[in-house]
Amino acid sequence: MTHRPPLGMEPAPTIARVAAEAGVSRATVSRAFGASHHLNPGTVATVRAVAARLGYVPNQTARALSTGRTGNVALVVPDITNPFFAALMRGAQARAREAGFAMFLGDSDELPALEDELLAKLAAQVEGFVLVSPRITQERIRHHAARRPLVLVNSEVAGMARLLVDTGPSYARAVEHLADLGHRRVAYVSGPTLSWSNGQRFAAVLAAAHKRGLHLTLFPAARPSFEAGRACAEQLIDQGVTAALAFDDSVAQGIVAGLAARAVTVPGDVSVVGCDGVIAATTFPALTSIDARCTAAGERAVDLLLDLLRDPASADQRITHPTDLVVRASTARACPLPARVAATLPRNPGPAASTLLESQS
Amino acid sequence: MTHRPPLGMEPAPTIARVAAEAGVSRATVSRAFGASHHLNPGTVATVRAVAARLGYVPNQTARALSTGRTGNVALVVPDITNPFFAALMRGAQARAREAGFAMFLGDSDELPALEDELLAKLAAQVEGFVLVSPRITQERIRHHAARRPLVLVNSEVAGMARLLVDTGPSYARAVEHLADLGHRRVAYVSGPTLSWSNGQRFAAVLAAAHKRGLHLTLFPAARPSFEAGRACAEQLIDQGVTAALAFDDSVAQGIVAGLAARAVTVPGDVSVVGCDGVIAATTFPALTSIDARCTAAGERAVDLLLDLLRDPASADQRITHPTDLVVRASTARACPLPARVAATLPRNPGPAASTLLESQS
DNA sequence: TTGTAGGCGTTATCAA
DNA sequence: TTGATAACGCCTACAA
Repeated sequence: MTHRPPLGMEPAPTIARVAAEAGVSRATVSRAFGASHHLNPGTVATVRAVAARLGYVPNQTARALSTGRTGNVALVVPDITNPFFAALMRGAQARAREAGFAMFLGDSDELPALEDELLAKLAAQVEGFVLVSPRITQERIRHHAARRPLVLVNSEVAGMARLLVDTGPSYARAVEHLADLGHRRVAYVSGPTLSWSNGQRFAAVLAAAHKRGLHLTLFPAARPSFEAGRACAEQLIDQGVTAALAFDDSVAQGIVAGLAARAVTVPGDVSVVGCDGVIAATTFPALTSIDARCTAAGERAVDLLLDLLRDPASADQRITHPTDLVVRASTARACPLPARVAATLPRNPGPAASTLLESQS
Repeated sequence: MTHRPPLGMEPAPTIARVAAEAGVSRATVSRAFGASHHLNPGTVATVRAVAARLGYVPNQTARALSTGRTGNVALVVPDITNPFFAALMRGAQARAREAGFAMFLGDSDELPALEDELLAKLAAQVEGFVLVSPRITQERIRHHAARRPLVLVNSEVAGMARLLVDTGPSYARAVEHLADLGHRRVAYVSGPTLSWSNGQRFAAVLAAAHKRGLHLTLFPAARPSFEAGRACAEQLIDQGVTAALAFDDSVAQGIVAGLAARAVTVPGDVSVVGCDGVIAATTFPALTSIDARCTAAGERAVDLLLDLLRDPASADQRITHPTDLVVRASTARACPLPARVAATLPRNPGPAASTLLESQS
């Protein structure tokens, strides 16, 4: 075939060249660079010297093809620009680098088909995957995991290595926090309906609201974004809600902006709680938010993958990653509703009554 | 040898498997995925269908060994969590994928040594680099560019392919905008002192301020961050500045927060201008900001690299990427200074007078 | 238009 | 301790 080298470029010296020059076999040269265990130290030195003179460097690609070890891992996320994922990536890539691995990045743009494609294409080039908040089915996840070690983040698939950012307890605490401040009508503005994270968060909010007898309204938001948050501000007001728990900080910020546009202030008129903790401290007002310690989560996920690479039997690990509620400036004591608004609302259940859940389209 | 697959992992289907299943030769399968020029369209369809059913994807590593082309590119940035870089990455990775390239990600954490190391290690596995806002020396950049095609973003190195996000004119317009609003004492809160971006922005602000006879104060901020912005809020107030131009939106947001903490409102008391445009619309108040159209910049950078891959002679391209000033809610008419403050300040030069530049540590 | 066959550079098995 | 040799999975010149 001889279809290379790209015109005028000298081809890099190969192992054969070094072997010839040093008067040994290719196998010996190979061993001089890899497992030099059973090699005569003198031979190693000779070979290394010749290699250095020729400027020989082992070809990573060929090595990978032969050994299956590429020194690469891949991180696949639904949206790089989401601060939560960005922070997670940062931790992941730092840890991977420390361990000597280079990292591929795949952005699936929230598209299951794209996610699937990325996983398939990358499989041959990586030793393992960290798949964050997958949008593909469990079946597909299993399919990919059968080919390469794979660590899930925020997805609950029995029998697989998974890191679950445990925001449930913190959301419960957030509800307590709001109840303590006197809020009786609260809302949960959801994220991707099918995602594990959203399920966990909503369940926690629902349970806690029930426990405290709060009136809870559910607002769906297909894609967690500033826009989605802003879009539901009006309904929030119409529903006479005095506090909103958002799926994440972006949504929360959208809510704040949407309310502001209608002259409703935070936290004066309405309290807002976010989640992630990446941008929460940098917004105005600073958001009361659940700190997911994203960077640490990224590191931990890669640690899990490294374990899996060493010992494939260590799959089926379920690691929960604790989170904290951080109270900042977007939550405050409930503001009594103007009488004219209150009159039009469903009756507020007493403290011991059960939660009334309403869904808004 | 048969030294793979790593225990219990299912091997991926190979070209041979597809060939057998489709009743054609391996060469035909190969052609169906590569140069299908001289292939019967029906054959191509059949092969592709079988491949899809089997979940076959060409093995990039093997392909690379044979062709010398890895199908990989690398993107190296100083900080993934910076929204500007995140958005740029998104565009870059999308475009790379469309062109059939997988993308490595390197986060140098603003550390020149790390950046250097990433470039060196990745070189063997990629066909080219996009290096964003490098922190290494020109000499080192040239060194790496000699090994692999390399496109620079926001770095001006003669003779190399580079994409320059041209914020200068927009900063000038921002100064005009502020001057038109009656501001006389303005500040520039800088980013990484040695970065090309910062140099360009500062130069533009300085020139425009001079032209309009504004009093300009320079505030350094080593790392562009919310914290850096907040940290200089107090000095901003002390200096009696009525408007601040920040290096980017994060710094701008920090300034807003720092001022708010001292009961100075934006834009009531002080106007603030940011840059990047990623988060500007989602802050409160929405930032008047320079929209760098980051995602498009990322796409353009990869396009440049693809050009370079096709035609190595096309280096030394200097592409400028236009930006826009977007006026939102963080700038307003200048507020007259309280007399007691004004009295303590350096005399305000008249419209025709030259700019007085002060530097604050 | 399709098949055959040899090679890309390395590592691992087996024998020496 | 070292050498010969067969893969790894794919691509492409050449033959058909």
